[in-house]
Amino acid sequence: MVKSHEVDPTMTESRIMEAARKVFILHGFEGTTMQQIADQAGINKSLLHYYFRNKEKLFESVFAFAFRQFVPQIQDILVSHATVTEKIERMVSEYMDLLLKNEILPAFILHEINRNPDRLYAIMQNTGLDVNMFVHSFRVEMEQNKLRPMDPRHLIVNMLALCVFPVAARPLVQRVLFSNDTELYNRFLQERKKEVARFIIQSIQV
Amino acid sequence: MVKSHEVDPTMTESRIMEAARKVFILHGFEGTTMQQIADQAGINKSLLHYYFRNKEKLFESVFAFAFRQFVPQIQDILVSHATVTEKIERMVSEYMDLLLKNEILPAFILHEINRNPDRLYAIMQNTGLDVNMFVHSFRVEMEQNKLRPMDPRHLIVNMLALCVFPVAARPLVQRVLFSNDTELYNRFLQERKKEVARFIIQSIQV
DNA sequence: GTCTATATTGTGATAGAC
DNA sequence: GTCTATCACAATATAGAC
Repeated sequence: MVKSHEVDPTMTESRIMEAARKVFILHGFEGTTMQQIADQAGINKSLLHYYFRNKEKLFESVFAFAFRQFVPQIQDILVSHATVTEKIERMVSEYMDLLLKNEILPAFILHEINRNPDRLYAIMQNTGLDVNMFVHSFRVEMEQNKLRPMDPRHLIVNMLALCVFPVAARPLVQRVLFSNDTELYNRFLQERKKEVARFIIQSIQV
Repeated sequence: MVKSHEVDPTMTESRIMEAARKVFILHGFEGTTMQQIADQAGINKSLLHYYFRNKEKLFESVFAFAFRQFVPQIQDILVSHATVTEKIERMVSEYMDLLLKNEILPAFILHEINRNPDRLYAIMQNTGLDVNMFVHSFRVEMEQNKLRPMDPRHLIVNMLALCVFPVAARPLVQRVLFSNDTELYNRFLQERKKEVARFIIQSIQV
């Protein structure tokens, strides 16, 4: 039933998505042209409009996909029955690995959520991200006098900040503090995992 | 000697700069059109090319100006003869004030240095930013056994991360942790000054 | 120094053949 | 489902009048 000149449509659609993902993440929404994406996917411009109605829709698909990449792995750790200290160690280490494997994503996401914050509304609903889980288990341990009393939201923001910033600001930091030596900065980021975990854990101990 | 229809050229040039600064910082290089800048400045498109040769040159002027805004105030603190602890407290407080007065700048700078890291080369040479000053005074105190032995570069990155990230990622953090309540998040950021200083200082004590 | 008019190219998007 | 051809418009940039 399938003629020889036909190709699995799912194949083409995913190729477009992958191509769009690469180009959008690298250059942002405004910095990307439909032509660039078509070239990257090895197909014609018109096909982009056939599968995704317009540039905006295509971008939304890509952005939602990229955004969700960062959620589930954290979620797994959050719902585990480990202590807060153990959770922090795992989260910092795994999250920094994830960031280093997707170096350009942080700056991309930061830029796009500032360009159009409303986009978050649609996406956040589907992620099912539940920070309350973490906040709750922190409060439990806190009340048992095992942890210093503090607003858990500072803890969360600190963790994100210490992991995300060094990657998002790499061009600047690597240049100012490491003579723009990429290999040197990579080693710094690796040893940083222990450093950040220590820093965070120390901040919640009495 | 000045005819009535003539206007101080310096006046026009600075008006263009101010207009370009607003629009570029808000929408980024690719997201900004020369028409938008001309409208914002209340002049004609052609005048932009008269004063600055092209869009790229105009952007470079704006970016260099915006970037340098964040340097001198830190510099003053770095060269002072205060102890490291005092320097940290002042830096965190004053830097977060600076960031909050220019909320959109961090995401803008992060995006643009990733889009074109080479731009930093030209700018960094003129800033005269000397991190060695801070690193040195930290090493001195460290050797006197007053401070925990650690790589000062972690300290610097931590400080920057904890201050910059909550501002650059406001749309996301405010939405997830503060039900998108701007006033609530502002208070959180204010009380955060003390928190961050405490975190940092605690991390360098033996 | 400032404007109008225009050149030139690039862009997102659609129509229609196959 | 995929392509070619093309539209309609927007973008940067320049020429030239005043």
